[in-house]
Order: sequence, then C-alpha cells, then structure tokens
Amino acid sequence: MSADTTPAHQVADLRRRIDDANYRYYVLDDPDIPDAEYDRLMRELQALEAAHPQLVTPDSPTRRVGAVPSSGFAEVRHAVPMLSLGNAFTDEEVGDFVRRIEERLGRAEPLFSAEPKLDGLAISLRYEHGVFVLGATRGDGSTGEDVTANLRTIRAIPLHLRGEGWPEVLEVRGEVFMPRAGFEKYNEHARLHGGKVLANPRNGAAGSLRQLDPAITAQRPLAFYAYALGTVEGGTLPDSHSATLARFREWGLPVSELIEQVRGVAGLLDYYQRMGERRDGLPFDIDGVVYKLDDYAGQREMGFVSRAPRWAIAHKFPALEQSTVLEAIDIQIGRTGAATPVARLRPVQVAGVTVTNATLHNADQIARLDVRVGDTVIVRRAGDVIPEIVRVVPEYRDPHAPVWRMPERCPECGSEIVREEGEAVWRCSGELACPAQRKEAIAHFASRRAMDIDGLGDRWIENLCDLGYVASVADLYKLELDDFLEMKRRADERDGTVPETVKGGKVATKWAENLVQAIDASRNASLERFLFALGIAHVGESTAKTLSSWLGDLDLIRHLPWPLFTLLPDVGGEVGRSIGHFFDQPGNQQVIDALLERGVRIADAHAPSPKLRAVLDMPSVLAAIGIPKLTRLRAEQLLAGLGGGSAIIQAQAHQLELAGVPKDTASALHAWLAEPARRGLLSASVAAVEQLLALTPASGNVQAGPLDGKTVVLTGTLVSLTREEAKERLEALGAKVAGSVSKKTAFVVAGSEAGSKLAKAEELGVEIWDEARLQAFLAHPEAMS
DNA sequence: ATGCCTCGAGTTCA
DNA sequence: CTCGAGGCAT
Repeated sequence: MSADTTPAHQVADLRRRIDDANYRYYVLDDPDIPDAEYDRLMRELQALEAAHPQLVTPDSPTRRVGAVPSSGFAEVRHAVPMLSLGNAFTDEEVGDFVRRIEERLGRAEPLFSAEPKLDGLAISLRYEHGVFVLGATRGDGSTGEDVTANLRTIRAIPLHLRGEGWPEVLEVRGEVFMPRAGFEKYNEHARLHGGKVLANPRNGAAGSLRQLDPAITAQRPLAFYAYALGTVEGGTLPDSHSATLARFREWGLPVSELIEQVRGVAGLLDYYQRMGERRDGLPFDIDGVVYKLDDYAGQREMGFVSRAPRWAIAHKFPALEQSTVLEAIDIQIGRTGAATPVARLRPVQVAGVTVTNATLHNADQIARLDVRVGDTVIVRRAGDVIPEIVRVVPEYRDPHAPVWRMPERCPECGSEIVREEGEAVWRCSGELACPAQRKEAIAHFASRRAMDIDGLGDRWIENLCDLGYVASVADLYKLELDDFLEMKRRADERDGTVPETVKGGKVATKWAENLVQAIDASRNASLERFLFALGIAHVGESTAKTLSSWLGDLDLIRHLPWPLFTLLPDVGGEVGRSIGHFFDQPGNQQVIDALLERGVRIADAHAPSPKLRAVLDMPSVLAAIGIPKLTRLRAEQLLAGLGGGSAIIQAQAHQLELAGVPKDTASALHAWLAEPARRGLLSASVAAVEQLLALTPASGNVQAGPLDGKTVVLTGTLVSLTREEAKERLEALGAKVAGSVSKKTAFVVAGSEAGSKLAKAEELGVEIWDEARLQAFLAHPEAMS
C-alpha cells in the first residue's frame, strides 16, 4: 500500500474534493461535479470515518449534522453590533443620502457598493484560525441567539476557510435565505407527505434557523451570502468593502454576483432600476437594494445615528403585498356560463398600480382561503400582473361574518347555478337565455382572433343587447347605420348623457360608419376563424384550425355525426361530443343559417384533406362511440364477420355471436342498440364514413414540409416580423407552433426580452434560435435541417 | 392506470 | 400568466 492511499490520506483527499465541490457550487456558481457524484464522495467519507473514528475532525463535511437537539438557544453578544439600515423609498431620499455623504466628506461622487437586499435572516459567523466556531442570529443587534449547530448544516457556509491570510478571529455577517426553487420543491414535498408547508421563503429561512433539532434544519434548502465584516483580531483586511468581499470569496465564503460598484445618484438609481427589472427573474426574493459607501475611512468618518450607519441605506422596492378590505364578492358570468367570484376591494396601491378587483377563481379557492366579506386581506401582484388574494388576516375578522356561499341563482338571469360532478367550476344553466352569456358570446365572436370586428367593444355590445337590437351574433349583420345612431340616442337618453358632437354642433356619426364598415369587412371569414367565433365549448383556435384543415367545409362539419370528429388529432370523446352537441341545437343551426343569409362567406372552403384517408376507418369510429366493451379490436372482428357497418344495426344477438364476438360484448352491444337515438347515431356515423371517403381526394399535394412533425415555440419580441407572421410562416413549413416549452419542443425562437419560456428551454436543453437564425431559415428552409 | 403535454378559458390595469 | 382538464403515449 503506497503512502497516499492510507486512510488518513484518503480522508484528507475526500474532504478536499467535497470542499472544492461546495466552493465551486456556492462561491463560483460553477459546479463541476453532478449531485450524484457529490453524494458518492460523502458516503465514501462517512464510511471511512466510521471505520477510523480517530480521523474524525469537527470541521469534516460529515459533521454538518450530528449535534443533538438542544432545549434552547444560548445568548450571544455581538462585539461589533449588527446594524439595522435606514430606509429610502423615493429617488429624493436616495439623493439626500448621497448629498449628506458628499458634503461631510468633501468629495464628489464617492464610490458605492450596490447590493441586492435579500429577504432572509441576518446572521454572524465567527471563524477562529479559519475554523467556523460560532454562528448567531442578529437578535436586537447587540445580542442574538447561538444557532451554530443549525448553521453548520448549511452547505453554503464553509466549515473552514480556504486559502490563507485570514485573521486569527474573523466575524462575517451575511444573510441566510431560502432560494425560491428550493422553497417550491420543499413545499411540494411537504404537501405530498403531509409535512409542514412554509408560508414564504423568508419565514421558511427564519423558522428553519430556530429549529431545536439541527436534523430538521438540514432538510431545509437554505443558502447564504456574506455581505459585511464584524470583529477582526490578529490580522488585517483591505481598506474597502468591495476588496473585503473579494477576499471573502477567496476564502470560500459565498458573495452575491449581483454586487456592483457604482458612482453618483444616477449610478445608484440605475442599479435600483435594473435590479427592479430583474427582481422577478432572480432565484431568490429581494425586497430592495442596499448602497454602502465603499471605503472604510469614509465609513468611519460618517459614523452612526443611533443604531443605523450614516454611510449605508436600504432602497426598498414598492411592496408587492398590501393589505386592504374585501368589500364584496360579486359573481361574473363568462361566455361558457362559468360563475367566477370576483373580489371587490377597497382601492389599494400594490407595486405601483391601484388594485380594486381580484379574481377568486372559484368557490374552492374561496373555501381554501376562507375569505369572507368584510375581511382584511393580503393582496399580491407577483411576477405576473394579475392581482390575487394571498390570505386573510384572521385578527381582523368580524366573528359574526358568515361563510361565503356560491349563490344558487345567476345574478344576471336567475337561472340555477350548478356544478358538474367532479368539476371545479360552477355554471349558470341559463345558456343563451342568460344575457351575460349572450353578451360574452357576441364579444367572443367579434374579438380580434375570431371575426375581428374592429370597434365593437363591450360597451356597444351591452347597449345593443340591452336595448333589443341584437339577440344573437347573426343580428349584427342586419344592423344599419340608423340602427346604431338610434341605439346611441336611446342609450344617451337612458343614461342622461349628452351626445357627443363634432364641429358645427352635429351629432358624431363617424364611429357608427366605422362600425358598419367593420361588420361588413368581417363577412369574409376563413373557416378556421368562423368555427372559433361560434364559441363551441372546447373548441379554441387550435381545434378550430384542425377542423378547418382536415374537413375543410362548413356544411360538412355542421352535419357530421360527432364520432367522426374523434378521428382528428387532439379530438377525443369529450371534444367530439361537445362539437356534435353544439350542432345538434336547432337554435345554433338557425344562427348559422342566418349568418350565411346575411352575407357571411367562408372564404376558404375546400375538400377534406387527403390526410383524412389515413385515419378514416370504420372500427375507430365504432370504438369512439362508446359502446360498452366494444374496443377497436372487437369492432374490427364485428365488421369482418357481418360484412359492413350497417349490418350491425339489424343484426340479432345470436348473429353478433356468430360473427366471432364474445357473448358479453354481443349482449352489451345489443342492449346499447335498444335505444332508437343510439341506432340513429350509429347508422349516421356508418353512413358518414362512406360519404367522407367519397369526398376525400385519394392523395394529392401533401408535400413534405421541412418542419413536418416538429413543434416550435416563439417567445420574446421579434423585430423583423410579428409573432403572428412568424407563426404563419413556420406553420406553412409544416411546424406546429405551441405556447409552452417541453422536452418535445424542436427549438425555441427567442426574440428580445424573452422570459420564462427561454429559461425553460435552457433548463431542458432545447435548441434556441435567435431572430437572425429564424430569418436565415425562412429565407432558405431547404438548406437547413 | 399514470404522467406528460397542450389547449381552453378566465383575468387586471393603463 | 396560470389553472384545470382533455388527449395521448407508455
């Protein structure tokens, strides 16, 4: 056995490699070994130390957990007090801060260190001869609690310093925090296993350090950044803050990469602005930034006011959370009848805007939060723009406030509000008898992505409906200029508003002319948009496109038995039935007839796509109908045995069995067929298969696109073309343009200011194209793969 | 049956 | 953007 494979050497080697791995991960942010490898090293070290207990040292990485649970925390006095910071909320306050320093020091634009203000817990770490010996919370600034055992479990905190040149005693101050990803993951795990769910990352970090059992702290995903100096004995440090932080890094202490050196008020405010923009994208929560005068001589000269230094200040971001009072919960009825509770709030400023409404999603959400009218609630505007109610403040609850219940009747039409078995949403059962659903249906029909009737907004739709000009979307196409003007006159009269006038005192009419023209322009519609505009449940843009491109003709679609729809990609039983149900309603067919009568034309009707031949087979249709026990395989046998689809309807039970179908399947089929409506559906479906086959061209111009079968995703802002144009051009080459990134995505086109989708793509290792690459590809699609 | 992956639907404010 | 839920691959 050679000298460097003795247990002592092996232990030393393993410890060095583990320390290096931690250093690369937490300080350099550049891990070089996978987690599994790290775990392997740790296990190896544990095994060696178990076999050779004499080799165990207190600063071994295996000793991070090991202390027994304590019954309380000892007090620790901070020799150098841990400071609190003054706050600035406005640019003026920052200007005042800088001016005070410049005046007292007699220097213009001194150098500042600008740092993110982490939302965690301030702590102090004491290293003696390079070994971590004591860690304490801030407490009241002069006395904190000894949480050494808990801090030892945090991998970002080195148990001994690297390199050389550290003073005999070094106190490092910094922030312990919980990165968002770790917080989410921890909570997900806790929810699944019935553990304690943490309210937010900040509370998570604080609570974790106050655990009496370090083994619990070890489970929590905590991290640490150093940002200040405490006591120093027996050694010297550089004469500036930024140089000290650089030294910290060399010694293996993690320091945020976001810290910068800036000058002048403009430099400070620019940093604040940039951090504000990046805030949502950071892996941890920050509640502002901190500016510190960089040179220690200047800091000493500035001194303190009470406990806060005059040489540093925290510039806070506007609060993302605010409390306000929930004044009412209203019910909003959507296009599909969904009854959505909306919180009416006492107006409050959140992250720079006034919030008065917030969605409560559905009744379950209200029950979860236990929100009641009159409650004081916390409102948040997080990464997205949409405000939400985070929780109620139970202390301010009126003890007599009743639990909120979904009203039994629709506030718009009085119909019953019902909930489907197993569904989350409650719906108004009034359908098109409900004025709210009618208005929403019309608004959807007219919307940009549907028929695109420019200028027909909510206000006009409301008036047209309320004053009886329009009951269905078809009525839009019989309106004339005078109808609009009369409608406006009556609306003004009703509301007591004064009609708008143009020069010369005449009543304004241009808006009405524009509307008539916009409605006329919408008469030429593509089948895809028209189908989408109808507002069939489960048929959005994508499904409308599928129906249009595969079937091609409105007349065909509106009379097709529903099982046929399920042959198309992404259309299953639920969606197929929904389409069929829509066209089964005589009222809907009448509306379509009226639209066509009043001049709506489908611009791009065509024969069914040749692609249809590949999927158009009788067994699939039979299997889709949902006859008990009748799988595709059985359907095939059945058809072979009976010699055709229509024979099934006439067949007696024993004939079915003769056809080679098991007894139970045969009797199930027979029982199913007993109902006339089902026989009708079956025979119509069988006939439709034949008809469709006859209509579908055998083959044809199914040319292979270079992107056939590939899914691509667009994100960010493109300069040379709009997102719509890019989508169309990619689709023309055979691509499917999806809205979210997954591992199946072929590539992501990232424009400027790309956000989460780009991050997701990077995470999944999906190919990323910039705009130039897209342009090059579109110019010569055949040249690239 | 289970677990992705998409799609549909609903939502706020300037 | 985010949920819920449908479709489909495994």
